[in-house]
Amino acid sequence: MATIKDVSKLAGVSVATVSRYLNKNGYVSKEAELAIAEVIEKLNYRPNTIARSLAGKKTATVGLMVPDILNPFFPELARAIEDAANTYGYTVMLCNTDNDPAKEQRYIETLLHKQVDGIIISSYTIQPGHLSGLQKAGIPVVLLDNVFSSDSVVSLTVENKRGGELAAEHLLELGCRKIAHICGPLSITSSRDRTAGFEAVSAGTDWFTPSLIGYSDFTVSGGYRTMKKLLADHPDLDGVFASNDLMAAGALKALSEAGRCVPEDVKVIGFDGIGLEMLSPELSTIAQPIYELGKTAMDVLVALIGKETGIETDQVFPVTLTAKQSTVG
Amino acid sequence: MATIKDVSKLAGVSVATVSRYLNKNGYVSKEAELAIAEVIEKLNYRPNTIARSLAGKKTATVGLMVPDILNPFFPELARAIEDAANTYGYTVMLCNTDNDPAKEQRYIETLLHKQVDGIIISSYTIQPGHLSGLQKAGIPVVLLDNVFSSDSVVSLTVENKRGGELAAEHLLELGCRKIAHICGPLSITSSRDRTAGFEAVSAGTDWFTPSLIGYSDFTVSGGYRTMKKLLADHPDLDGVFASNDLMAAGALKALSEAGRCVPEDVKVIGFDGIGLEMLSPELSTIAQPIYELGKTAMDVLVALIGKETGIETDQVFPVTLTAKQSTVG
DNA sequence: CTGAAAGCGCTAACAA
DNA sequence: TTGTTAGCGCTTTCAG
Repeated sequence: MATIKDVSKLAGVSVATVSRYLNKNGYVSKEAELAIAEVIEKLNYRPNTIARSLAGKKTATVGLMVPDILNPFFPELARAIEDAANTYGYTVMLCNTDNDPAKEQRYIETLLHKQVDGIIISSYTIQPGHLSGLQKAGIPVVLLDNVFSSDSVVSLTVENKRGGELAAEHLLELGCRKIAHICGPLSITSSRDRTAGFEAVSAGTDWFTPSLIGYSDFTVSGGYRTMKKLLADHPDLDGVFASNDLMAAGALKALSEAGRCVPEDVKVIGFDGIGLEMLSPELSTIAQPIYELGKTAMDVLVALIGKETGIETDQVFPVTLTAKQSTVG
Repeated sequence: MATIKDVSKLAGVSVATVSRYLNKNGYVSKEAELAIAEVIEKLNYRPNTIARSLAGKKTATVGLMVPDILNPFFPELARAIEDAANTYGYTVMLCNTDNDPAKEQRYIETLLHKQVDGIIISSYTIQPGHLSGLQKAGIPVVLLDNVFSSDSVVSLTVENKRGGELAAEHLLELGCRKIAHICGPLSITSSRDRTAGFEAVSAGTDWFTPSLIGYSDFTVSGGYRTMKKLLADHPDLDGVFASNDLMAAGALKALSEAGRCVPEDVKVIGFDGIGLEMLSPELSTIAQPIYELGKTAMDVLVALIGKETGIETDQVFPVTLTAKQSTVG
């Protein structure tokens, strides 16, 4: 592989000039420019990114930490982030943390020593203290769905509570008079907020009773089991709001097995807006702008890396009701 | 951040000794060892991977190129690969190629200059010639689901044809007497093989006719549309084999909308074995050992990087019939 | 068993 | 506008 030295020699200039040409900073005469361009072409020269990183302290690489890429929410996010990274010339390192704090710490260490320029973290378990190493090293962080901002940490979230309200309102408007709720893990802030939104709307109604809320774990099978239980306790329920789409899908499955028609007998709505087009009936949901979240995360990270200032440290994105067959038939 | 020099100074030895200690090669006296260990601990020193890469030519990073992480097959693969990479101390760079040869080429260039130690490629479109840059640079490649091996390229595939046969046999054994087939893109080898397997079993039967084969594109909506068409042409079909699970899910949806009961009226089987637990009825499938494929890809890659010899360049993995509700109720 | 020193390929003062 | 040169932090001969 050709090096900058080879180029400089053949072009009859110094490596500094080539470097300046490469990085488009400093002065380079037209002639030198032409000569260098020609040699680069001939040698098919490409700068060695590693050497560049060592000298220049930038790797053009970012880390992406997600709980588990198997959860369909995260591929959508990853795709958006990777697309955006690509346009900026960045490469993405994928890390699955399983919400395991130890694993998270290990990955943070690894990314730190691989000198990534920034990190995007989506995690339910991460704590402010866990980021101290990054802070000290001055590595910017964008947090998704988790809020504890500081100067080099910005948080991106969605209107979870409002989403919960929207879901409840939607079902009420459609005539539901006994709505059950499948709630996600209480340890997750956004999950609690969604439930809070639901409660804010339904607590005032005459049909509401706490036993209409079933606790689950954000998985399909969890939603399925919880739906069975709710159905047993409240055979007359006519609406279900699940705090995420996977649990909603599980609920749909349980309802189908119980012989309930959706949406005729029971209307179902989820939360997230992941692509679950294989479901029949198709799932109504409170959609997050997932792609936009991912893209913005990358945009913000790049801005942070470039030491731009005036970046909002807390950005809250709107959610939108997407009515499909599971509520409106 | 502490450097190897800081450590050497405080431990009263040379950087070479520290390096030897770090890499566990060459001799280091017990005393030196102890002293170094202590200082490393005190300084919380971690070697700089970038510098290490520049000097040592190894980055402990591998590239993973997939068509689109949004397709649920690939997160499963990615997860397996990342898990395995993690145990080897490697980090994974994720690249979505969209089966776009130009994008593929660009990523190969990028990974080449980021000095990844190896690359795992899952692609329908890649051609032997596209790998010449990697070959020249001596970067090992593991190909998934695509065969054109050489010394530094190994291919991992599954028994696609056998899978097609298994699917057809399964439906026949269950009493189906008019089986339709939703075929994937003909440009994809593994897709053609699956169809070939189906044809090998069904061509000899009295009910078989070419119009029972519908051509589609490996997506849910594609499977949905093709199923509708097949249903229109052959209202009396009683079995469906789709060449992948996404199309099978689309078929399930079309059948449900057409009022056909699965598996009572029509039995459905897919191919891949991706986790589609949200479906009701649950989907029978010809399962690939996806996790094992991913793990093996990484194992083989590491072996290749370590210049191990005697690695089989073509490994074919078995598929297994997983009978669920969509065929056996 | 250990250390000095020469790089790895590139960037960034600084001097010219 | 250009070239010289000193690193970046680590590995690896090669001579003790």
